Amino acid sequence: MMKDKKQSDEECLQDMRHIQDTLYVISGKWKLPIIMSINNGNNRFREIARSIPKITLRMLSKELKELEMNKLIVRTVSDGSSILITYELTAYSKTLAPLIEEMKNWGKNHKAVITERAAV
Amino acid sequence: MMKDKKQSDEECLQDMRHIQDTLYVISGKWKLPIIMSINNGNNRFREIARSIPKITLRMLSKELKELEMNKLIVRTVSDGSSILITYELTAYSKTLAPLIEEMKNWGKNHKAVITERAAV
DNA sequence: ATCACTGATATACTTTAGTATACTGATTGT
DNA sequence: ACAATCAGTATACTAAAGTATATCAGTGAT
Repeated sequence: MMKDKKQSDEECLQDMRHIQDTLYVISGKWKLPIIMSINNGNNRFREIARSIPKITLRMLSKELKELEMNKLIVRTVSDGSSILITYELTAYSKTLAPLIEEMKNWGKNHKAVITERAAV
Repeated sequence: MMKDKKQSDEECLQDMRHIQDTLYVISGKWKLPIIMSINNGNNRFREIARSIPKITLRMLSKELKELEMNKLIVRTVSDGSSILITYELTAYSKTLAPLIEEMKNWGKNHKAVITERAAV
C-alpha cells in the first residue's frame, strides 16, 4: 500500500505550513537588517535606527515587536538615574544561524546561475 | 588590525543581499505550493491549478513565469496532434532541498518554542 | 529657559501582493 | 452545432506591506 515511498497529503500540507511559518518570521524588508544590527553591537532603539539607513521609526518599532514575540530578541528596561532600554539577541536566535548561512550560500550561487551566459 | 574576527560592513551587506535574494525566490503565497504540486506529478497548467485550492489562474501564470526565470522549472511546448505544454522541475531546483528541509525543521521547532507555556 | 536626545506612537499616505471575474482562440468531444 | 477543455490574458479591484511626517513626555546639557 505504498506507505513510505510517498508522504500523505496531510503530512505534506503540514510541512508546508512549517516552511511558511519560518519564512514569515524572517521575511520583510527589515527583519534581517535589524538582527544583524543588534548582532553588531547596536542595542538601543535610536542606535539601531541610525545604523540602518532608510528605516523609519515606525517600521523599527513594529519589527522589534514581532522579533520579540518570536523570541529572537529581548527588550530590557533598566531603571537607573534615567530609564534605559536595551535590545539583545536571545540564545534561541542563534538557532537561525544554519538557515541563514544556507540562504546566504544558496543566494550567492543562485546569482551566478542566473547571470551565467548560456553556452551555445 | 582585527581582520578576521569581524567582517567588513561591505561583506556583511553583500551577505544580506544574497539572503534577501534567496528569500525573494521562494517567498510569496504560492511559490512553494506550486513547486510541491509539480513535484507531486502535476505537469500541466490546469492540472497544477486544480491541485492547489484557491489559487487563481492569474497568480499561477505569474508565479510560473517567475519560477521559470529563476530556473527552478522548465516550460516545454511539444507539438503533437495538438499542442501540449508541460512544466517540470529542473535538476537545479533540487539544490533548494536542504534549505527547505532546514526551514521545515526550524518552523516545526519554532511552533513548539512559541507555544510552550512559560514555567513559573 | 531652551534645545536636543531618549523611546517611541499616531495618522495618513503610497506601493506591492494578491483576488475576482470575465474573456480569448484553438481543439476535442457529443 | 454546441459544450467543454486547453493555456492562458485583461481589467479592475482589495488587502497587506512599507513610507512620510508630526507628535509625545521625560531627561540632560548649555
